[in-house]
Amino acid sequence: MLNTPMSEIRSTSATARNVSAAVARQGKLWSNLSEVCDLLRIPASLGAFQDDFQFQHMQFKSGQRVHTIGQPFDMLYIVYSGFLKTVIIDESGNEQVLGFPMKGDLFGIDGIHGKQYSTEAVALSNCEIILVPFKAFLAIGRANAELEAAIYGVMSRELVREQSLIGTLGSLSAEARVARFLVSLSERFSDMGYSGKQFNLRMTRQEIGNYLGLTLETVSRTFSAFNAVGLISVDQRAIVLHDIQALRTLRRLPPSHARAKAEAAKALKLAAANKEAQAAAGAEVQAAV
Amino acid sequence: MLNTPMSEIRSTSATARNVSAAVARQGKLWSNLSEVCDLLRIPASLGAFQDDFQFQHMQFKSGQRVHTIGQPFDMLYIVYSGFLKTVIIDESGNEQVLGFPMKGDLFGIDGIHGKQYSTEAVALSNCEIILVPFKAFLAIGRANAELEAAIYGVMSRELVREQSLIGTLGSLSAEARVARFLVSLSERFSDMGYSGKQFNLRMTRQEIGNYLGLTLETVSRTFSAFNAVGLISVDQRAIVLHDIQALRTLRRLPPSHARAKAEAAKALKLAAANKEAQAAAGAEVQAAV
DNA sequence: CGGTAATTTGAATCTTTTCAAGTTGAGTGG
DNA sequence: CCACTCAACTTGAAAAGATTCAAATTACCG
Repeated sequence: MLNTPMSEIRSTSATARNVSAAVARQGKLWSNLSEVCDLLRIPASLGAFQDDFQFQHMQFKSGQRVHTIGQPFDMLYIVYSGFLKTVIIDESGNEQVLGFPMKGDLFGIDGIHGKQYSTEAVALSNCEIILVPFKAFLAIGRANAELEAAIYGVMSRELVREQSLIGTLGSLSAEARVARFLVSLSERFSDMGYSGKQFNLRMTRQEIGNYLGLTLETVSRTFSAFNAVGLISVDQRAIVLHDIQALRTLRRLPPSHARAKAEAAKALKLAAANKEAQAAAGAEVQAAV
Repeated sequence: MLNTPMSEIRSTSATARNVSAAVARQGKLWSNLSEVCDLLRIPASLGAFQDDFQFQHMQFKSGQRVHTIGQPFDMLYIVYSGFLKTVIIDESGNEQVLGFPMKGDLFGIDGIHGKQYSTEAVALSNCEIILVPFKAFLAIGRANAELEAAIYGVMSRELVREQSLIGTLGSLSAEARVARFLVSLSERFSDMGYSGKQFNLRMTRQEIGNYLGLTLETVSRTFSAFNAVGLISVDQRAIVLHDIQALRTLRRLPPSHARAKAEAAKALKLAAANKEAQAAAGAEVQAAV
C-alpha cells in the first residue's frame, strides 16, 4: 500500500519542470534575489526589482555533507530541493538531530557566531542547495532596508522553530512527540505543495527518534499504536494521516490493556459492528489535560 | 551554610557602583551604544565612536513580566542587571522554560518573526533592562557594517545556545542534565565577574526541572545525590561546586546501591578512614560512554 | 509570628529504554 | 532472474529511570 512515489503527488509548475530538466543536464543553476526571497517566504515585492544578486546552486548526493562541524563559516544555505538533516555531535561522539531542512529552509546560521559551523548538514536525498555567501547576505540587507528586516525575520523564525522543539522535548510523552512530528511534517509538505495527508518519510526511525529524544524502537511502536487505533496508516516510510486534528492535540493514547479490551470487543462482534468499535477506539484518544 | 549573599561575592567596578546608586535614586538611566556593545560582548572598537544612539533603561520588580505572549513586537531587551526566565506556554496552559537571561543577554528576538512575541519574559529578581526599539536596532546595523555583522553574530549565538539545550534535553540522563546546568550557570557567573565556584540559584527547583525536562523532585534528588558523593554542596539556593570538570563530563552516577555500599564501608571505619571512602566515591563517577 | 511556598525524601507506579530475535525490503553479484 | 546480504523496521520481555503521590521539614514574606 501507499507506494506512490512523491514525484507523482507533486504539483509541479512548468517553471519547476524546466528547471529540473536544466539541472539534470548541467547539474548547475543560478537563482536571482527575487527567487530566493520567494523560497524564504519573504514578501516578493521587497526583492523583486533587484537583479544584481545571483546565487549559485550546488548538487549534493544522498549522504553527502553540505558543511561539517568546525569547518570555517562563510556561507549560508537555502534548500532548493531535497531533504537534509542537521545534527550536533557531542564530546563523546553522540549525534543529536536538530532539524530536517527542506525546500525553502535556511541553514548554516549557527556558523555566524564563532566563525565556524557548530552543526553538520547531511543530505538525506539528492539535494539542490542555493549557496549564499555571508558577505552577499550582509550586502543584501545593506542594499534594501525592508529586506534587512525580513532577513532578521527569517532568523527569528528559526529561533522560534527551535523553541518549539524544546517545548516538545521538555514536556511531552513519546506519543505526543511522534504525533506532533507527523503534524509538523504534514504542514511543511502542504506548504511545499505536496499532500499533507499522505507522504513518505525521508528519514529513518533512528533519525526521528534521535530528533524527538526517543529510541528508534519507541518511534516504531508508537507508529504501530497509532496505526492500530486508526489514527494513521504506516507501511515502512509511507504514511497516511487519518485524523490530523486528533494528532495535533494528542497527549496520550489510552493504555494498551484498554485498547486490548476494545480489540476483544471488536473480535466478539462481526463485520458491521466492527466499524463502530473502530470509531469508539478513535474517539477514546485523549486530548488536553 | 553558604548563606553569603551574591552581592558580597560580586566584584563591582566603580562605574557599576555609581550606576547602581543613580538607579536607586532615579530608577532610570540611559546607555550609549558602546556600553550596549560591551554588554553584548561585541568587540568594543566597533561601537565605540557612536554616541548618536541612546537606550533607555527600565526597572522591573521580581515577578513582573517584561513582555507577554501575543504582545505586539517592537522592542528587543538586554539585561543590565538581575535575573529572568523566558517561557512558552502551550495550548493547554503548560509552561516550558526556555532560558534564564542574565546580564548581557539579549531577549525578545522571537518576536521579530510574526510581529508579536511568542514567549514571555518574567523577572526572577528585581531587574534593570535596556530597551532597544527594533527600529533603532536596524538603524545601528545600517549605520555601521561591521556592527551589523556582529549583531547577526549575537542572534546566531542565541540559536546555538538553544541547540545546546536541545542536545541536553534529547539525549542526557537526569543527572547529566542537572550537572551541565550547574556548569553552565557557573560559566555564566564567571563571565559576569561573580564566583563560578559558589553562587545562589535564582530559580526554583520547579523552574530548573521545567527547563531541563524533569520534575522538581528529580532535580532535588539529583542535587542531594551530587551532595552525597561530594561533587557539590547544596543548601537550598546556595550551591558550591567542588568538581566542575567531573560535572562537565558526567553521564551517570554509580547506582545508589553501590553508593550505599560505599556508605556502609565508610560507617565501619572511622574518622581518618572516612576521608578515603569519600575520595573513592568521588572517583567512581563515570564519565564518557 | 503565622501562613504559604519551596524543598526534601520515601514508596509505588508507569513510561521508556535496553536487549534480543525475527521480518521485510532494497540493492548486488552470480 | 534469483539468492544473498545488509540496513531498516517490528515486536516482545525484562530492566532501568523518572514520575507521581504523599508526607514531613524548612524557608521566607508580610
